[in-house]
Amino acid sequence: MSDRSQKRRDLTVAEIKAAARSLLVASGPAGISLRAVARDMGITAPALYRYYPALDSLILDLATDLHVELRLACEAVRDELPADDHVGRLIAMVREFRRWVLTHLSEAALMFGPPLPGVDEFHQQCEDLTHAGNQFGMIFIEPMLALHAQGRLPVRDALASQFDIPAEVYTYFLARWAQFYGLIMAEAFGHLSWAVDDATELFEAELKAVTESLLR
Amino acid sequence: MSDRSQKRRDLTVAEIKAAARSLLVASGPAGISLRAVARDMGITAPALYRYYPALDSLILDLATDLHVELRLACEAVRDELPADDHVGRLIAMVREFRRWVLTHLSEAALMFGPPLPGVDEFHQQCEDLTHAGNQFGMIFIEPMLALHAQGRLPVRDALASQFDIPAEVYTYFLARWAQFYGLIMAEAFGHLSWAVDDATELFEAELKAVTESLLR
DNA sequence: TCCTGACGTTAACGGTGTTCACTAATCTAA
DNA sequence: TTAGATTAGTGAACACCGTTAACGTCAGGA
Repeated sequence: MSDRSQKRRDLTVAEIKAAARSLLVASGPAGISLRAVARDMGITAPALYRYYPALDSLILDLATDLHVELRLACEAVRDELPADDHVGRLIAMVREFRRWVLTHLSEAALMFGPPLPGVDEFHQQCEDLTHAGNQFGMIFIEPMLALHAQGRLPVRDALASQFDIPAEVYTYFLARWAQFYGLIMAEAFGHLSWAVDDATELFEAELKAVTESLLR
Repeated sequence: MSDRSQKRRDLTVAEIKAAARSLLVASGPAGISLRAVARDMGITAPALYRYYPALDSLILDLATDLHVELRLACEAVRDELPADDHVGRLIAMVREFRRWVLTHLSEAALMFGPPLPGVDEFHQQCEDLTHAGNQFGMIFIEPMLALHAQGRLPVRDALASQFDIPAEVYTYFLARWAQFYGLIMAEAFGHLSWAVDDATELFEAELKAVTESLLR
């Protein structure tokens, strides 16, 4: 395959993903259909099989892109703060995480909702996505590592770490991750609306409590 | 309509929901289809419109039933403990919440995942479900009210309460709700598997930390 | 007894993912 | 330059899906 046709191919793939993205935004994860993508591109549906073996693959690819996009958004706000303000950078990234999710509800549903067809199938397919998810998680672990080095991380019982990360940091990260993942997704999926109109206060209170629990 | 035919009608509705439930378990939320339900019942799909105006209504009804089932499961383990052991009852219910979700992944995806078609549509439809969700939340609020009466609830800044509940209890409940909703759903949806093989340790550590933070 | 209403049917419309056979164009190599 | 191989795309078809409409059929109540 020549470079020229490879470029052209990459361009088509990008166009497919763009069309799928706009369908996702307009109609939610279930609104993504090969026929609609093809229609928007002025093409027939079977042609898309030259680029993706199935609809699932396209959705998976899209999810990977979205993870990268979210990570870049968080890194952007992080980099506006001094490199040694680890707490401030963490807070900014968590706030941006929430802001991005709340302004990209459809995308968040795809990324953080339950796996679509069968639970097992998704796990087998998403090794690439795991990598993108890994990178996203890592931007939160980094400041925690720095805080740990300064002895400022309040650690409880440490779990066995699966990565090349001190067990205390790993444990602390998992607890915070689950806490804010849950808070943000509950709000985004509407599972908090029965209890509270605007979850901002709750979110900020949690953030404040975590911040204050950091030793200085 | 006579009582006899009403009974017959209720029986058919129950059969429809049972078929839908088994499809949900077998193939996930997306596996629920009117045609498959009808096929399993030895009937044609349009006949189902005598009982539900659309597929969404059936799914909504199913979700309501599931909320009730989950609440009853939690209440069952709660009632095995002394009525004055509020902390113990809370722990037992949270553990049962997690156990039920992990053993009913498809049901949990339907109940706690992102709303299926459009976010707004779901909110308008789910007033009954809100009620069932309300009842579910209430079983956790009750022990907290009891603990609060004993002055054992560690309260921070209190949010404005939307219910006939002391603001401190309301605030504490929301924080714990989001924390464990998030932890359990992250695990159930596989969004923790990149970081940890078995989240039991993490879950129990969080539970222990919360328990120990309760004043006595 | 009639007849009304509930229950179920078949047929159809438009939508979906996916496969297959085929054409047209483009790129590669002798 | 020309012949062959690869690629992109098409159209028809299959098997699903939700939903609507028109049509039977049968039990219950006046």
